[in-house]
Amino acid sequence: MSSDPEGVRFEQILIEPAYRKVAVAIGERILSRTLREGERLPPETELARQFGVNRSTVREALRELESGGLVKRRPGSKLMSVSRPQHDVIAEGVSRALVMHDVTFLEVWSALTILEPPIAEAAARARTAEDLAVIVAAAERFVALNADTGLAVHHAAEFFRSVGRATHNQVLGLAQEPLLQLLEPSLQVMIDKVAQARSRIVTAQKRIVDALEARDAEGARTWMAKHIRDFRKGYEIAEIDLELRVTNLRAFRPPLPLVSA
Amino acid sequence: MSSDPEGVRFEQILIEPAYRKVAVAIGERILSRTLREGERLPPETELARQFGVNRSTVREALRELESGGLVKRRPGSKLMSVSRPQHDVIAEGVSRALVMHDVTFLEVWSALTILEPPIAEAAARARTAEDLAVIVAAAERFVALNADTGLAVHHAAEFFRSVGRATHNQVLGLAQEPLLQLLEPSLQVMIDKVAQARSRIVTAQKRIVDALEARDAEGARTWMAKHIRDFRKGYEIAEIDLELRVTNLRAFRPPLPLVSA
DNA sequence: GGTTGCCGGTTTGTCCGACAATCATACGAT
DNA sequence: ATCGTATGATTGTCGGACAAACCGGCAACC
Repeated sequence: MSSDPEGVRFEQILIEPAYRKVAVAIGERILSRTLREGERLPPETELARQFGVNRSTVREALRELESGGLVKRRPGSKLMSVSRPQHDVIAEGVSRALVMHDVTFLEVWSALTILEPPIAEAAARARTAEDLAVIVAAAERFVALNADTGLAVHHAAEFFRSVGRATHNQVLGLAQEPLLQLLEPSLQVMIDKVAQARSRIVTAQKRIVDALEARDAEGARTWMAKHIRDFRKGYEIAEIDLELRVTNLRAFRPPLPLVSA
Repeated sequence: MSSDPEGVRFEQILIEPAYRKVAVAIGERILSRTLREGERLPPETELARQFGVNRSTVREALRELESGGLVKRRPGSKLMSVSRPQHDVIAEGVSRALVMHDVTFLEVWSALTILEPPIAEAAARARTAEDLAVIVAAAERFVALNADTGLAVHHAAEFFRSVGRATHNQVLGLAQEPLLQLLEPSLQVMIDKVAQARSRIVTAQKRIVDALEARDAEGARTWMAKHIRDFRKGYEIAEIDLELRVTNLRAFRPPLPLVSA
């Protein structure tokens, strides 16, 4: 306030609580691969003993690591084990951040415009036969299941995801994931209001699949671009204000239908 | 294992610990804007009373929200307050995830190839005079400070960030941030080994700035593309294996030099 | 007037100890 | 071999405790 702006300067002294120090210490071990994936952490009491802090403190640190996805509890196990953060979990954090920053549909859509066509292009180059099969399956599921709106949007997004995976570039896959998460709720509204939406999506997907199959990078890019542009048209027809804030993110998704291991 | 695959199916019963329920409950309030940005949370004892759980449980929930950036402690305050997640914090989570997934330099570089040119293009269209000034300042800082390698890479990244902000699309800004974080350590090595790297960066930045000033979207895009391609050349000259895993992410960045409030 | 010192009430950070429920494992019964 | 049971380990949650830090105000002081 009234301190002399020309006076002596001190660096801000940063005081970190113990739970954070513990979290950092364990986190560094994980990032540096001293603790390897799947390896099990010692029990909380043991950690508390080693760090010389109370178990409660260790627990707070574990919650922090847990929500960063660096450790998780394997189903049906008590001990925490080191894990690679799942993409959808990380992306959910990004989505929440974007929601809190009042991101609009227009921003999401425009980011998709930028991101998806090159992804399709890269996928056309890098896809394996297996990737293609997955993509085709996703497209077919959309055709088969688009009666139920909820499932329809899920599989429309799944189509994008499968294309993203086909690039074999994890950075791209992870970058697109929050966009898809934010797209879904609005897509649901749109697809319900616009009669021809489903069929347009089906054709676009078909064209993209054809291009990917032929390894036609240029074609994949342009058709993906069309596909995305179509979404915008759909929004306009459905009279969804593109300047509206994205919202309605389901805070915690119900676990996906999963074949028991 | 030995269960009949054709047998009766039950959905996985999900059992959530109390600390997670509390975190979700508070998180929903924040996401839905019932609790507004900057608003202060009740003290832990009060939260414990309201939720009917122990204070320790509340604390674990708070750690979870805290590491998601949804709440934070305002400097020099004890009570937690609702906050919009800072981009760099979120991006750090993404970076960690990518490191854990063994992302290679090639993947990072190739994602930059895809992302940055359209960002420059969008920036040329959307930039304000103010944005331009910030970008110019960033470029100038790189010229002035590139003797110190650490500062040089920081300001090279800062240049990208300022261009990203000029798009006025937060999604893009947040998408590029993890890439920049992962780029920095490797860039540091490269810039030290390649004599002409600094000057090439300077010229590329200058061209990009010129294009942005002239609102030349096409020029901004192509020069940004060149800029990124240059990085790859630099990597090759420095004999950095592009298939190498990205690593060496500084786990927790030292707080940026900050003018005391 | 502005700075400093002090005081009481609040709130967090950390600790300790405790207990029920669940999981892992081994062992014994069918 | 499958099942049931006993035993020990570990987590989730609880209650209570205390020092340190923060807040606001008020008195003292230069």
